[in-house]
Amino acid sequence: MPRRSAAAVAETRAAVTEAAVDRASVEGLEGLTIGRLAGELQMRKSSLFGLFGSKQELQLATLEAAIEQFRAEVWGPVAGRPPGKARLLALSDSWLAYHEREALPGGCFLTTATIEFDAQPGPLRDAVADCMDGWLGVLEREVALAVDAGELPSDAEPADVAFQLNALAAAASYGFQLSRNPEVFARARRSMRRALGARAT
Amino acid sequence: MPRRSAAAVAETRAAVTEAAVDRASVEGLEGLTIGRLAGELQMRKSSLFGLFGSKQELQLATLEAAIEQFRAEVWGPVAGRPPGKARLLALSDSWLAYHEREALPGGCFLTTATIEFDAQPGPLRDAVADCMDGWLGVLEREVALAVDAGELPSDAEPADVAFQLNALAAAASYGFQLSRNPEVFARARRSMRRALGARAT
DNA sequence: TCCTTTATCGGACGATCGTACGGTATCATT
DNA sequence: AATGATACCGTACGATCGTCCGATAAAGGA
Repeated sequence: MPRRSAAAVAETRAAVTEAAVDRASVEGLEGLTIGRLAGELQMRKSSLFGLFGSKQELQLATLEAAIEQFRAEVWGPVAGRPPGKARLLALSDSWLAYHEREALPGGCFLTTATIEFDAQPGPLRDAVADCMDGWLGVLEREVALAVDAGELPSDAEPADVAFQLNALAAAASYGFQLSRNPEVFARARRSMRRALGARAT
Repeated sequence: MPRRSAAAVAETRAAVTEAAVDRASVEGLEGLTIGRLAGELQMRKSSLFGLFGSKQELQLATLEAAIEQFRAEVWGPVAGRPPGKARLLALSDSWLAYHEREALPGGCFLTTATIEFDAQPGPLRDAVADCMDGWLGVLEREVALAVDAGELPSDAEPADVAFQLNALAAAASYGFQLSRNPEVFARARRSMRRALGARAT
C-alpha cells in the first residue's frame, strides 16, 4: 500500500467528506472544487478524485456526511427522551443551538443544498429531496405523537407544524449568517415555541 | 452607433438583467455565466461583458432587477390598500401566488441569493443583506401598524411576526421547487394566517 | 458629406475546472 | 526475500471561465 495504514480508503474518504461538509456549507456543493479541497487536506487533486471517481460522487458523499453529522448533533442529544411535546421543545433548542454555535461555518447544510439543487433535475436534487422528506417526516411523526398524547391541540396538523418548525430553523440559520445578529435565534426560539404552543381558539 | 437605436445601452442592460434574473433563480448568481447568458440572448460574450465591466457588476445589477420585479409583482398589487391586518393577509396571498405561478423558474430569488452569499464576505453579501433588511423592515412596520390599530394582539412582536412570515414564504418556495407538490402553498397559507391570527393567551 | 461617437463584434489571453492515465512507493502475504 | 495488491502522486488533456483589446459599422451633428 501507499503511505498510510491498512483499510485506508474508507478513513481517507471520511476525512475528505468531513472537510468537504465545512467547505460546502459556505460555498455550496457546486462551489466545491476538487483541487482546493485537496490542497486544504495536503493531498493531490488526482488522489482525491480517485477516491470518488467523479465530482458528483463526492457531492453525494458530502451530503450523506452532512446529514449524518446533523443527525448526531441535533437529534442525538434528544433521542433518548420520551416522545412528545417535551422532546419537540428540546429538539427545537438543540436545533437552534447547533446553528448558533456554528457547528458548520456556513449555516444549515440541507437548506443550502436544497436551494442549490431544487430547480435542477439530477441525482443531487433527488438525494436532497429524499433527505428533506425524511427529516420532515421525522418532525411530522413526532408532532403526531404529541397530538395523540393530548399535549398539542387536536387541530394541530402535524405536517403543518413540521413545515413551520423547519421553515423557522432554516430562517434562523441564514438570518444569522446574513446579519451576524444572534438575536435571530431568540426570535426563532419564540416562534418555534409558539408553533408548538397556543393554537387558534 | 452600432446596430441598435438610440439610448441602447440602458435598454440592452435591462434585457440582459431580465434574462439573468430567470437564470440566476435556477443556478444562482454565482452559477451565472457571461458566455451562456450571451448565447441565450444571441449576443457575444464580449458585448455582454462590456455592458457591465465585470461579472460582479452583472450580479449586482441582476439582484437589483430581481428586487424590482419582486416589489412590482408582490407588493404592487396590495400597495393601494389601507395598511393593517387586511393588507398583510392580502400580501401573504400575493406573495405565495407569486411563487405558485412560478414567476421565476427557480423560486425565490432573494432567498437563493441569501443562502449563496450569507457566509462569503463581499459586495454581494452586503447588497443581499441590505435587501433582506429592507424587506423585513417593510413587513415589520406593516405588522406594527396592525398592532397599533388593534387588529393584532398587543403581545405580537412585529419583528417576530415579520421573521415568521418571511421564513414561511421562503420555505413554501423551496419546498415546492423541491417536491413539486402545490400543497405546500396551502400549508404555508395556513401557517402565515396563523402567524397573523391567534396568539398565546 | 464628412467625421466623431459608440454599441457591438471577433479573437485571444491566462487561469482553473473535471477528468484520465501511468508511475511509484509501501504494505501484506508468501 | 520475493511478489502482488493498493493507495497515492505527477503530469497532462480539453473545456470553459472572466477579462481584455482592437476592429467594425452604424448613428448623429457639422
